[in-house]
Amino acid sequence: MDVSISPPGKLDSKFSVGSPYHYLKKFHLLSSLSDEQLARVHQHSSAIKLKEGESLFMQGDSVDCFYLILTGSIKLFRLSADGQEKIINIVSDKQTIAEALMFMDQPHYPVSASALSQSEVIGIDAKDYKIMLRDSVDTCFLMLGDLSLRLHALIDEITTLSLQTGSCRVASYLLENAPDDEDIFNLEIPKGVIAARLSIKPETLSRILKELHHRGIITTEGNEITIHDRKALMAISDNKS
Amino acid sequence: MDVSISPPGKLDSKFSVGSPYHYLKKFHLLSSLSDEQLARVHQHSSAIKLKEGESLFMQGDSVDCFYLILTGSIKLFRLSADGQEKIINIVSDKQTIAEALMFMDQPHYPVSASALSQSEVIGIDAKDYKIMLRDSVDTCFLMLGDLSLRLHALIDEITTLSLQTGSCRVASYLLENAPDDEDIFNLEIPKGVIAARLSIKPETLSRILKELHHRGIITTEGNEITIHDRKALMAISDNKS
DNA sequence: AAGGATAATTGACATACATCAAGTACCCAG
DNA sequence: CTGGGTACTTGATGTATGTCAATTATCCTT
Repeated sequence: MDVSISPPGKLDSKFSVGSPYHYLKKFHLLSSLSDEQLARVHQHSSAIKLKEGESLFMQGDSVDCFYLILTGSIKLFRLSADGQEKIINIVSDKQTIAEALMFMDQPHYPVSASALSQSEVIGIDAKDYKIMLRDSVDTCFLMLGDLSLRLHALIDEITTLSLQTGSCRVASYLLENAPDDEDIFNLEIPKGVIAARLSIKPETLSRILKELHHRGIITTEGNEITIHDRKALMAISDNKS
Repeated sequence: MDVSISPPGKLDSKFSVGSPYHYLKKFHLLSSLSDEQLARVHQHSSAIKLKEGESLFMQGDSVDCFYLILTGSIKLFRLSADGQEKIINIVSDKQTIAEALMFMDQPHYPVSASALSQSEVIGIDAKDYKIMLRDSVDTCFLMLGDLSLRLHALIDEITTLSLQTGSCRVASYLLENAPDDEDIFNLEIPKGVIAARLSIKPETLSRILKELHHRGIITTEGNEITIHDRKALMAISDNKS
């Protein structure tokens, strides 16, 4: 773990637009806090810059911060005993990490986190934030809503993992990551990482993409994907074939 | 959906011991509520009796209640398009279902729920409870802690599903369900249900158990399991073999 | 621009698990 | 006790995906 931590305030010039701590208001999870509360959050925060590949925290570390992501993207992952990696989620801009953990008894991060690309992150002291939350039921409710959504997403993922094939997941991934109005787009993430996210091996991802290519559904050229038949992709992602 | 719903209070005689609504206090999630609040919860609740196999709610139904389980056990599951079932969780005594959903915008149950055995359940009006929660930050915190734990459990499950084999999961299941001090015990749940819980087919479960038998690690006789070699089971569950 | 590491692809093969089909054990209603 | 349904087991076979190894493409550094 080799991250640069700036004193709070260092990133201000870049992110505060208008009222002080305005940049914090960009985060849904903080949107119900008063200006005083935001100031307090600001005081207990530190700016962190991560280079690509750098680690933010490791699974098992005890929790003293939660994180707001300003720029870049962070992968949350687990490693198995024999070194295999499963990416639980990839989070980026304006999202938060680990904000729920502070409500556990002896919180330890359940996953590891490291930067997929150069990233700017704000770490917020969990203990202080928790105390502050006692005065903002609204924010508690926001967090509960948030967690509920995540729970949903995880349940979806479990269903997908147990009930669907790799091809389904690849098709879904392509559909989710393609712009709505454009059939040609770039995969912003290395294929190996996508594979880990989809719980398949890079070799398998390669073959599935090739197969889709053969069937005339997509074209691949490096990171560039062209979707020729959205309907077919949707059918595959729905397990029809 | 064919459940019997009693007016609130019908189950009281059985469960209230000492102070009124004491039975509600058994639930961790309600433990921080005042007596007045408990009374209010009680007023907005209804007792539900389910026979084995009866449905409590279906995936997609809109949420107006969350549930406390008094007795019995409930399976939470998803069905795929082609009718396959994946059991997300099996919940029983003193646990709660769906309490987080009320914080979502347009809540719909993300799973279906039905009784594995005869069960008594209390349904609590979500809307009213949510209003009440505004006056109990402590309870909000309890819920956040709870949700966090669940998030953890789901992440564990995802890791297990993507990184481990069926045998690992069976071994883990046996270890988790065996009493600490006794090597011989009964599976309380039909093997087919266990299989769905572990995301394998009944045939595969059968074969894995047979294999463990062959290797002298366990003995099976109907629902009765005898563990001969805990160490070996642990090794398998840790993916060592 | 060159070279070396890293990532992606491809092929041959292995394997875990599902599927299909048949048989057996079990449990409950009459 | 008996019959019939359900759950469980077992075998034969198929398939998706992993593994290993070799090749090619891509990116980054100097």
